[in-house]
Amino acid sequence: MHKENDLTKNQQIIFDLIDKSPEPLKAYSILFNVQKKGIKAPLQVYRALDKLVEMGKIHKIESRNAFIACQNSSCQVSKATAFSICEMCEKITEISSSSLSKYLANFKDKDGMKYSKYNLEFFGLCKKCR
Amino acid sequence: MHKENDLTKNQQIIFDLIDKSPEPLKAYSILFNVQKKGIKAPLQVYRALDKLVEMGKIHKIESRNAFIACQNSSCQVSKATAFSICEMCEKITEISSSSLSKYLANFKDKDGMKYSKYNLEFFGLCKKCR
DNA sequence: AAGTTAATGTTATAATATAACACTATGTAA
DNA sequence: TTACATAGTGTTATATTATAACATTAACTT
Ligand SMILES: [Zn+2]
Ligand SMILES: [Zn+2]
Ligand SMILES: [Zn+2]
Ligand SMILES: [Zn+2]
Repeated sequence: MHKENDLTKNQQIIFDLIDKSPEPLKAYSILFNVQKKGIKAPLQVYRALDKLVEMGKIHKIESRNAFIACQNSSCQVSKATAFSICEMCEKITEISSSSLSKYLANFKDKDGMKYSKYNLEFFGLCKKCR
Repeated sequence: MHKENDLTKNQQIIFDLIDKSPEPLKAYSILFNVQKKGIKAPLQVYRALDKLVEMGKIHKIESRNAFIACQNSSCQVSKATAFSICEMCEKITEISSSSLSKYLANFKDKDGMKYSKYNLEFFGLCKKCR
């Protein structure tokens, strides 16, 4: 029987690394960190990252080309993500606000179109850096 | 006297190209297109792009590494941008909705923090592709 | 067991972006 | 007008991010 959320070996290694990291990780920094576990080539990393993103276990911070573990279980279905990014210290936090997600999921553009998939990145200074 | 919004030669060439384009342009496609005008190296393109983004004349579509002319004059101050992206045909439109921009500018995260700078990318199917 | 699909390993290469340094143009102020 | 400061340019080299192509192996389905 197929378990929907079982990770393969490479996926698990890479997910564990990202999940433990206090900050988003870049693909080649992931590669460097997992070479001792036998993952030698960029493609092995990118393939695992693609799947993990697809599953919603991690998200890509597009403006930083970096990957962060999902901090909020609902993204596994929605692919609707929001982050705050500190422009001083680069601290990145996933925002989990039901009012925000409701507002965005119900937002209609001028053609009346709604979008269930989106990515929002807020920029500013975090608590410490203010 | 310094005119705040005068573009330099390279900036003007590159802005004109992007502004005329019906679709977002990537840096190396820009480079290819302006080589006949004497812009020969990636850095010349990236430097102009950086300035144009800073001025708000163009925006970067982060999930596509592509650049689009601002379709809405207010961004020149705010750096608060929103786009809809068709996942079928890649048509990209800048969203100009005062209710959306008000909502996002007033959004407070769980620390009570507000953000005047953000980038939002909606994904779905455009009118034609539905 | 045979067929199918998903994941892996590997080499090579494409696409995106920046570092460093010398030089030029433009604006400001003695 | 000369000196100074600042912003933009040209150029070469290189760093960083991501994918193509192909052979192989593992896992699931019938
Ligand atoms: Zn999430
Ligand atoms: Zn900070
Ligand atoms: Zn704009
Ligand atoms: Zn479309």
